[in-house]
Amino acid sequence: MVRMAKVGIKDIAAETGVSIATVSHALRNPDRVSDETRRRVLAAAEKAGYTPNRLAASLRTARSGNIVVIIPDITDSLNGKIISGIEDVARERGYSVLLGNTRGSVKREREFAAMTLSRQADGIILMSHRVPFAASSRDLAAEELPPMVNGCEDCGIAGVPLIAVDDRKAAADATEHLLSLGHREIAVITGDMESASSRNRLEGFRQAMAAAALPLNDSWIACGRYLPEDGEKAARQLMMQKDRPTAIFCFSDEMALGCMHALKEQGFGVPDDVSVMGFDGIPFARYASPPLTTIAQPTERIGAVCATTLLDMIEGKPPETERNYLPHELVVRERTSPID
Amino acid sequence: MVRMAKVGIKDIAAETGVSIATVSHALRNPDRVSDETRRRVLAAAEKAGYTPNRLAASLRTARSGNIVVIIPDITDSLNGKIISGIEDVARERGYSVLLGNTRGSVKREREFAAMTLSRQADGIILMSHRVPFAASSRDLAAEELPPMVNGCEDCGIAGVPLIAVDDRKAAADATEHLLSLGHREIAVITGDMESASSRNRLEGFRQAMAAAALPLNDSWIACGRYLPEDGEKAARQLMMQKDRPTAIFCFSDEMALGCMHALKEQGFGVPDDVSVMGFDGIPFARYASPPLTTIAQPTERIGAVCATTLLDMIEGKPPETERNYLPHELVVRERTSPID
DNA sequence: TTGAAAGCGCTAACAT
DNA sequence: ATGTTAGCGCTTTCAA
Repeated sequence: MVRMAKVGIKDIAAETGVSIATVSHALRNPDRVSDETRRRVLAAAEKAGYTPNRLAASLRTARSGNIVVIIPDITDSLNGKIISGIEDVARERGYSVLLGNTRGSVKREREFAAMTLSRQADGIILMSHRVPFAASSRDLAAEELPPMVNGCEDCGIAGVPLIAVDDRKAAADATEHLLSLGHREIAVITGDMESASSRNRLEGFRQAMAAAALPLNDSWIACGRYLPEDGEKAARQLMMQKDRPTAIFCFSDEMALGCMHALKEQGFGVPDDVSVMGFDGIPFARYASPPLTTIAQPTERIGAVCATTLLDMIEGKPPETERNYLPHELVVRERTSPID
Repeated sequence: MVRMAKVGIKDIAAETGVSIATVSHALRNPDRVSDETRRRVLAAAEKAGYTPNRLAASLRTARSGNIVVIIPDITDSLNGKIISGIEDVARERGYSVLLGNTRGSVKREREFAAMTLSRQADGIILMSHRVPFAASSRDLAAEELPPMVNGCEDCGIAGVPLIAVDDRKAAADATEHLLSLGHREIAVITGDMESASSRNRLEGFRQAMAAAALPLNDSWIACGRYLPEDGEKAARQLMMQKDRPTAIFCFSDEMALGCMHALKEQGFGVPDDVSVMGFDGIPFARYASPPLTTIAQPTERIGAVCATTLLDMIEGKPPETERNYLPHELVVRERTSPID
């Protein structure tokens, strides 16, 4: 029954002949009223199409029942999946998700984070490497912060748990895979070097190269922001040089797709002339040609764990770890391009 | 300053030596207090790190300042962009966006729609072809409904404006493009035939074929749900038949990518043996090989118009039209595969 | 098992 | 220009 005319708890109380307190109890503490009363209250509520006003309840209990997800770009395939995972867990536990799409703006990050101050949200899932508060860092004792977890990116505040893959290890695995195919001249296209995730991946790459006793060529390190266009641009820049790499490791699948596109456009065979490797494991990676070999992140799981951890914190249960590394997976899709 | 200790309007009033009413006015009706008072109030608020409790304000004004977006799959590239467009407008106008990811579940559609009943949201952007209320359709006089707009999909209630492309026309344009390349044997992979959008596209296809005096082959109409996997499956099914089409028109880019993938896997040249055409204009379409020709929807714009229309309705301004068709665009990406 | 009553923090008449 | 006051609709002691 769709009824916009507002029927409140008072109406149900009047209808049933009990007090509003009893109605309230019948609805959320069923054991505190007699079976008979509960039955009648529920029947009356049903009949009248009564839906409790959640704003009133929230004001009273000081719990909004909302969490806000602060994320740079909901359009990104990876982020979409993560939010999806968050949403599932949140809904299941009776919370709603407020969307904080920042498009990378610090101002918006802060505006969305401020929703906890205005009591619109009980906690924050932060997928950014920046602290979304204007406070100087020493004001940020963990106890002053609202419940908050970091997803994928680390803003570096003690007490804010991080849920992510082990970027360093994952990038090392990717690099080792390329090495195992015989590649020695490997370029990388990084993400935003402000973020720890990107720095860790680069670190993993460096370690793997060093372990193979291979020199690093600084001109083979290009920088992007995870977008396909960045991959295109970086690819052109890399292949324009005198010395060309035989493989390019992109720190996101989106960049890898852009990279492959640019390479092919310039006449390079992929993977015959250059091998391309991605990172993330977005669904489209499978549909590229050739299908993209990549490091798959457990995206929905990351979202789900973020939500679970945050809701636990909100409900008073502190996280078990501050670093929760979820397993990544090397997905080899082309059986090709060992160098011979 | 991040301060979880709750400082309320009373504290600011006490600090400033005025009444709470004056504080309230200083904050939102600046003209109703003297410059001097306003200055002092703002200074005190700033200093104390005061953020008004929005739940309290919402309860009092009966306005949550939230809208809920009911959408089957936030992971879909098209939907992501649309939400992004919604979010931009909403934020700019001071509203927040609640995410209603339904994964196609009717139950969840209804749960999210019920947020207007519990006053968590002031209105609904519905991207589904189903009415998200349990009421029988004749109970659904528009005045009983919460402010609601339809995005892309039409749930068929009078008074609920639709913001979308003209699916019939768009599909006709796509078909005519294939016809202009010389194709006569054209298959389609549709979306969910429960939805008007998919039915309209099929209708547009039929009309264009009829206008070219070409017969329709029912076995060349495959059904999907807009996902890549559906495109793969349908492609196999289509090409397994004795008579094969020379072109396949997919009602979503995601299906088109899956379709191309399956075709290539089975040894068909794309576009040499079969041309594939998409619908939506998702970014990845550009990076497919060959780049996918498609009908681009103005996705962010659709989202923005949805939000604008809904917020206008919430604020008492009725929509100008019940059918707001935004222009689509034929994006030709391969200069190829005219049949000769 | 039920009810009376006191707010949650704010807004908006209405008075001054 | 500012203050007084009455709620918004609910939850939750505390008493009966």
